[in-house]
Amino acid sequence: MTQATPAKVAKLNRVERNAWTKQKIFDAATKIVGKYGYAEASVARITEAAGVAQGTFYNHFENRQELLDQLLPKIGLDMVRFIRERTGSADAARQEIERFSAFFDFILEVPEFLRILNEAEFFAPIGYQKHFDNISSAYVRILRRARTAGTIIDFSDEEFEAIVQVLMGARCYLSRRYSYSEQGVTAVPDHVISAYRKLITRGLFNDPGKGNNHGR
Amino acid sequence: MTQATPAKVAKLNRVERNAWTKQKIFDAATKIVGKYGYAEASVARITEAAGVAQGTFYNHFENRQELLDQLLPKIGLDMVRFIRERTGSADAARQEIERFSAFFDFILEVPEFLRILNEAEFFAPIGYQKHFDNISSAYVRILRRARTAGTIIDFSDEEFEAIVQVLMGARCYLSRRYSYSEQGVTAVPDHVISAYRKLITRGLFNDPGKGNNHGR
Amino acid sequence: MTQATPAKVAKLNRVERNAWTKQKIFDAATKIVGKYGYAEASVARITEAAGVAQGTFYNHFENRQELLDQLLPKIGLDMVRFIRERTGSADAARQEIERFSAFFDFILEVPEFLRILNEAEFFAPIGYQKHFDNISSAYVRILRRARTAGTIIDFSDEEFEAIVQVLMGARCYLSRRYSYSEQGVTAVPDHVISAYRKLITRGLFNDPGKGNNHGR
Amino acid sequence: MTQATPAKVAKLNRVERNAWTKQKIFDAATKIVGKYGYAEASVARITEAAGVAQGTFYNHFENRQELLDQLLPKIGLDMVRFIRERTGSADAARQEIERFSAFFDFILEVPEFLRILNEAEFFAPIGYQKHFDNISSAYVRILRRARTAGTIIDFSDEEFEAIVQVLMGARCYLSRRYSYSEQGVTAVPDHVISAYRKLITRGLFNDPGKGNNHGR
DNA sequence: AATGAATGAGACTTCATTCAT
DNA sequence: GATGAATGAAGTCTCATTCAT
Repeated sequence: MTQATPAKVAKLNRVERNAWTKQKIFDAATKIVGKYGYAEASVARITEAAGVAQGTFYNHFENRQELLDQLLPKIGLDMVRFIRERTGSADAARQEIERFSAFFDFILEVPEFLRILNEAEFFAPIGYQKHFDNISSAYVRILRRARTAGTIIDFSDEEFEAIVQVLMGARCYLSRRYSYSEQGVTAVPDHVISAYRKLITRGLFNDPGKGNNHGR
Repeated sequence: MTQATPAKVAKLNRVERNAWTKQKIFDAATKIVGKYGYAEASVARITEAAGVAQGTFYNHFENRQELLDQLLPKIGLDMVRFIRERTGSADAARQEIERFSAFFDFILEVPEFLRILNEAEFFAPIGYQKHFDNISSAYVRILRRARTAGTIIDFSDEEFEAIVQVLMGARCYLSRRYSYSEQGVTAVPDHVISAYRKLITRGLFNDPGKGNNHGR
Repeated sequence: MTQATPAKVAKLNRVERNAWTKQKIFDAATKIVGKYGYAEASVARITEAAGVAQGTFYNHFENRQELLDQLLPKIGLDMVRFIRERTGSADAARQEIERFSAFFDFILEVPEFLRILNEAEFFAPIGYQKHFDNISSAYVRILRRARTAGTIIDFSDEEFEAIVQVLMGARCYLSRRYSYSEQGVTAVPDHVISAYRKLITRGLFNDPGKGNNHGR
Repeated sequence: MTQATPAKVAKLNRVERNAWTKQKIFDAATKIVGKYGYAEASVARITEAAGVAQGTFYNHFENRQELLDQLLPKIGLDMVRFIRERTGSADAARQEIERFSAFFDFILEVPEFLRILNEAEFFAPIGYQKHFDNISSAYVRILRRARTAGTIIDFSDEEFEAIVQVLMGARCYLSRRYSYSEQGVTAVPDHVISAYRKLITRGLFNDPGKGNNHGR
């Protein structure tokens, strides 16, 4: 996403020019997939948006799929960085809320991300897998650390894995429901955050056979 | 999925014959999308599997998309019925666990469902929306009833809507992760169920500033 | 090569119409390959010449290669029939001359044959193999029969196989040299026939260590 | 095929360097066409094998075709030299057998030759013509000399031309049939040689109306 | 002279949809 | 209503050649 200005381009040497062309294609693809989805991201459309010939595409990528599969992992790293920067050193539960909020902030920042992420499973499965492994392994580590610190108890490693799926599924579905809108991407309402906080700090239901465990 | 026998077919009148042809197409589409996904479900392939000519397709459906968009809502109703039958009258939390388990049982029963559901968002968005609205409104009603009954407290209607997204996202991601396998569909491991139960009954984290609220 | 007249076409039923379309494509391909070679015979060009859409091509042939591979075997059968009709019941040597002459007459009759045959080895290898096997096995049978009849002696079966290659190679090279011309196909000069006759009836060289064995 | 060593290359002056680059391209093309055929010999592939940039190609050859057309004539000269060295001073018939055998020996020595020769007619027609003219004029001279010496009689000049086509066609077809194999090039069986010898020394058929003219 | 990225025409093939029978 | 051949737009990818560096 770092479009050089024409002024800069004139001075580029061959290697830089090459990298710049690849970046142009990459950026064009990001924009198109983000806006219209993978299915609409034909090579013709991407190269036209990038301002290069169709043949040029194949100087930089083996084939269409290769590019598509690079989209999510790359932008996914940006997301991880973004979220990490916004995670403080408070208690584990609050940190998770921060991560959760930061996820939706990132979507606002990079509106293409949503479609690129959501459709990837079916249109860029390799990239999806890569991204997913990145995220979930990091996530499991976080949960384990919390367990060691005593802020999570009574969850096994296997259960953590399942929990991570739940948390990621939650983000996915919530972002679909609340971040999309007719024209672009919108901030997520507060009650989404609060619902999430309540769920992960006390669960949804009263522990049966027991009094109220909330509101204290 | 109600294939009549040839013997029966011979006796059908015009209207029934017509309905039967449409059903054949429908069933073929279900099978193909369930097995190979929407992308592979070309009209040629569907009609071939249904044993009718390509042109016949357009006597029963406006176009390919119309059929695809009908797939999920129809099978979704089957799912709702299936789950309802397996939900007892125990306390609300236990009922939710039963629904959760029944969801995965349904996947085992109707292996096509998984792909039809998961890919629908991108390949059959209208059908997806319809299914989603069906499910989530029913779900919100359930949660409200639980609130009235006192088994859920301190969640607003808006928060319920968000919670429903979380619960559905959880099912989606968990099913992708645990139900798929090389050849067909497998049962979900127990630790997935237990992780889900823990999450919705007590949350993930200790309530900060408070003692341990688990393991009692 | 049996183009129906428009008048006839109007009356065709579906099956005949279908066959006719396939024939149109086939004929167009024959013409194009015969005139410009396999390399120029793109599907676009063939279908344009046939007066059908490109997609129609794939209703009748799996792919481009399949059609190309059918070209030579089909026209090859025409050739065999043509030659057989022109082979009398004289002695074996004269019959071979008749076949040889008839080959060149066939080229005059079906000018496309030459290119279709010559280029097939590289552009339609499967068709080439089929044609080649057809021809050479028939040819070997002829030679064996002549040996049984006593008009050929002292050649083994294996040597026959080699001889067949020589005779076919001779036709190929001679046709290239003498039948082509700027504009179309020409008859082969008499001295080619006579040279061939001399070669196969007495050989090229005097039997060494012996007197003259010719001219008697 | 004369690769200089790196040590030598360092010392080359501009002209020699230039020639060496051209030679590298030439050798690479020979190898590729010999192994995979003209159709696979893209400029990209040739230059990659030669270890030079694509653009470099066009500093040494007008275009792809020009190089392809030079391949056969050059290697053809090697063949002529090779055969000449292996032709003794025995009688004319035996010399022809020697040439015939030497042709197949050359194929063994330079395995690239077979494809370069066989495909040239269609992929390098100019080069093919050049090679062909080289060979056939030399061949006609040989036959004439034999006629002068009395070892060939009763063939006119025009008939010689036709005979040369036959002899070359024989080599071509026989080499295709007997020299190719799955992996590389193989020696030609003895019965091929003997069949050829019989054909050119006594013909194929008994002179009709006469007794047996063989085996004396 | 060498480089190698850029070009763009053109190749094959797929497929939703139409329509005459 | 059923048929299935015909359509043609659109997709991916290849490759000879050019040209600025």
